[in-house]
Amino acid sequence: MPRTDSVTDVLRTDILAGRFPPGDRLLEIALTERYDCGRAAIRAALVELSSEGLVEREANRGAKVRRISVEEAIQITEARAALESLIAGRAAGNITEPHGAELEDIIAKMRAAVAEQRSGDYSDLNATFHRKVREMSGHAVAADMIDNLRNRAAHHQYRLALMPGRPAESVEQHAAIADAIITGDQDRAATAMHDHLMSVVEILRRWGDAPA
Amino acid sequence: MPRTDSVTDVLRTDILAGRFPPGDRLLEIALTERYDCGRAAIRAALVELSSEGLVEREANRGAKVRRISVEEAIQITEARAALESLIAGRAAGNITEPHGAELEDIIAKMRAAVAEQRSGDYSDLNATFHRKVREMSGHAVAADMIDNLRNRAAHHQYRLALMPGRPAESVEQHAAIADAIITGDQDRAATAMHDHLMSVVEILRRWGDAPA
DNA sequence: GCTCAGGAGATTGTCAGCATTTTTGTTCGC
DNA sequence: GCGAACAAAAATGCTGACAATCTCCTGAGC
Repeated sequence: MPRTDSVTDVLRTDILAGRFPPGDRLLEIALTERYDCGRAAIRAALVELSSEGLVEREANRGAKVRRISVEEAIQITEARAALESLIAGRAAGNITEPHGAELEDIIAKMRAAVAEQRSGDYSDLNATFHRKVREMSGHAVAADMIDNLRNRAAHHQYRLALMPGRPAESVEQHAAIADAIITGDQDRAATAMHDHLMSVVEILRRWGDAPA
Repeated sequence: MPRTDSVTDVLRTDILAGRFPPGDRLLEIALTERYDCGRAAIRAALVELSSEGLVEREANRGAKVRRISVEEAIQITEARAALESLIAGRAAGNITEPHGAELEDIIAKMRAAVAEQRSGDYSDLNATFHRKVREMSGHAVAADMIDNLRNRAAHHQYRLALMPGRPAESVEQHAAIADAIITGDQDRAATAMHDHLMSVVEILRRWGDAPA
């Protein structure tokens, strides 16, 4: 049984969950004990995660969890804005009745989560919404890249959901995107998605000036 | 001396140069002889190139050079259009006199290459132009992703340059992009870049209907 | 007190070999 | 003649050991 793939997945999950803080050294031997596998599997995982941008590798000096600066998080979100507005337009072009109903359902759950201040649930719904749009777009290439970009900036995104007032603002932006997609209005869907992510950039930029 | 990185680079270059045709099996032992290194280095290279999308790996079944369908090439170019228009706008925002002169120089050389039907040189200048724009943008995240996208669709791009009349059309699109960037007009630069790449998509789409 | 050479320890890079899996080729039965 | 089971070959997955490299600490010299 080739364990190497599953090790990559588990390590990725652990990094994204913050179980390895940014800057932490990832010693191969320590990881072999943690995941009960050989160094070969760990090495393959580190190479893979390195090209995903989650891990930083230096020759003969080992691997560290990559630290994403606010400046880089801004660039990541800008790139996402470009790609997600593309697929939002496609999703609007491919809209069907059942898919539209799913989007509306997610929006309703988001509103409920915001009203009850369940910020963890809101984050999950946020991810679900964007994933659904990606699926609907049928644009596999852009969807993969967006998935990676989301992972890379995951830490900063998490802080966003804790900002007072932000979820309420965000949910209405999502509602606007959903409405445009359901209507089949490609241009408006693309613009709404772009505006949504650029508002995230705006907040990150304020953090950059006065970091929390 | 860690050879593994250089092996990755050489293998990538060989694949991009078409020395391994799409679909070719990449046997680890054969590659160790070709590049005079151990299997560990080859494996690391294959893992890396796999996550770059150049190589396809299946558990226990080895690696193959990934075959990029016309449909996928279209998606790749669409994603590039989204990202390159972003950085073209940034480049326009960062324009300086010496950088502008460099762009004009590249355009002049492109016109010469087209006039003398040196399609190989034209392809190189094309790559140089886009690389220059990426540098000027200062947007490292988008630049990296574009670099990867270009590699993945390299084979199709190459066919484009051999199309009669295409270089002449393409060089004027590049001139329009350069003019907008030099003028510092961010919106026009983004639009011109987007139009340029969408004209590539249009050609690919025609190929998809009636493959060569 | 400071700088720099040297060495010990820790960590990654590489290799050779074995285990496991897939594929191919062959033989047997119908 | 055809299909299924079985065996041999090929290729990848993985492990352990060794080599190369880097880091950090010590101590001598100035």
